[in-house]
Amino acid sequence: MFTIAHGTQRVQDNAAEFSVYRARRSRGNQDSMPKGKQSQSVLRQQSINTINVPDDDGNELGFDPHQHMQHNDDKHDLMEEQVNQNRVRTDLYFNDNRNNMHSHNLFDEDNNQDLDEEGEENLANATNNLAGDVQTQLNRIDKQLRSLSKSVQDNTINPAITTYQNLSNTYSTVVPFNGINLLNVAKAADYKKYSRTILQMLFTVDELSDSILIANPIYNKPGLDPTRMAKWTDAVSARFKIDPVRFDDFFRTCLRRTLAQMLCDTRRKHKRLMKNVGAQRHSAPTSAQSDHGIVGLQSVVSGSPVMQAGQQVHNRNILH
DNA sequence: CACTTGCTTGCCGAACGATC
DNA sequence: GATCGTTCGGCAAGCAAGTG
Repeated sequence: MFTIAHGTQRVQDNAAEFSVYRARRSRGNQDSMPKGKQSQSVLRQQSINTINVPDDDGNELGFDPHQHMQHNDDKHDLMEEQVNQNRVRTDLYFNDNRNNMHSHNLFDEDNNQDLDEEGEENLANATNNLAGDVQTQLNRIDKQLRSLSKSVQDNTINPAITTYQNLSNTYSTVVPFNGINLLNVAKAADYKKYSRTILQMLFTVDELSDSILIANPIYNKPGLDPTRMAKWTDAVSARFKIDPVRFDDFFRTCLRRTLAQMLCDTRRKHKRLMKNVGAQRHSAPTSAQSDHGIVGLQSVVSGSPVMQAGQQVHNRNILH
C-alpha cells in the first residue's frame, strides 16, 4: 500500500519536477512547451551519446533509439553498437582512401596511356564496394530511424512514466472493487486516462464534486476517501508498474494536475446541472415532473455507461 | 451508404487568488 | 517564490441527425 503525499507536506525540492510536469501536459496529447521540453531532453541525451563517437564525417546518426532505457543491458548494447559503428566507419574510411588513391593513380596513368582492362575492373570493383558500404550504412540509419520512431511514439503515449517504473517489482494482478478487477475495466494505455477512469469508478459524482484530491486543512472541502484512494493507488501502480518508492513523485508530477482538473470539471458540470434542474423546477413545479427531472439527473450524475441513446440526448440538453 | 453539419463532452493551457 | 485549487476558454474527438 502506498501513501500519497499529504497536502500539508509541501515538498520544496519538487519545484523542478512540477514545472516539468506543467510543461509536459499537453493534448494530443502532448503539451506544447512540455513537449518541446521533452523533445529537447531526449535530443540532448542523444547528442551526448553522440559525443563519444569520434565522428569526423558528420553524416552518421549517432543516437541509439533505446538509449533512454535504464537497463544495463541496453547500456552495454549501446556501447557495443558504438564500437561497431566506429569499426565500420574506420573500414569505410580506409577503403575510401584506398579507392581514392587507386583512382588517382589511374588518372595519372591516363595522362599517358589508356586504361587497361585490369584498371577498369578495379575501378568497377571499388565502385561496387563503395556502393555496398553506402547501402549498408543507409540500411543501418533506416533501422535506427524506425526504432527511434517507435520510441518516440511510445514516449508520446506515456512520456514521463519510465522514470517511475520498476519492472522487477511484483505487483498485484487483481485489484477488486465491487466484484470487478480494476486492472481489467479500463483498457486505456494512457496512464492519465486510466487514472481518471478508475477514480470515476471509485467515487460518485457527488463525492468528486464535494472533495478535493488530497485532504488539506487549509481548504474547507475534505479529501477523497483514503481507503478508496489507496485502492486507486494500487490499481494505477500495478497497471503501470510504478515503483512504490516513487509513487508519490509520480503522483505529484504526472497525475495531480490532471486529476485536480477533473475534480474541478466535475464540480463545474455538477453545479451547472443543479442550476438547470432548479430552473426546470421553477418552470414546471409539479411534483411528478420534478421527480422525473431528478431521476434523469441522477442517471447523468451516476455516469452510467449503459444509457439509452434518447436518454443521452435528453440529458445533454439538460446539461447545456 | 458516405459525407457533412451541429452539438456535446472531456481534456488541457493559461491565468488568477490563497496560502505558506 | 512555490504550491495548490479554481475558473475560463480553446480544441479535438465523438455522436446523432440531416442530406445527396
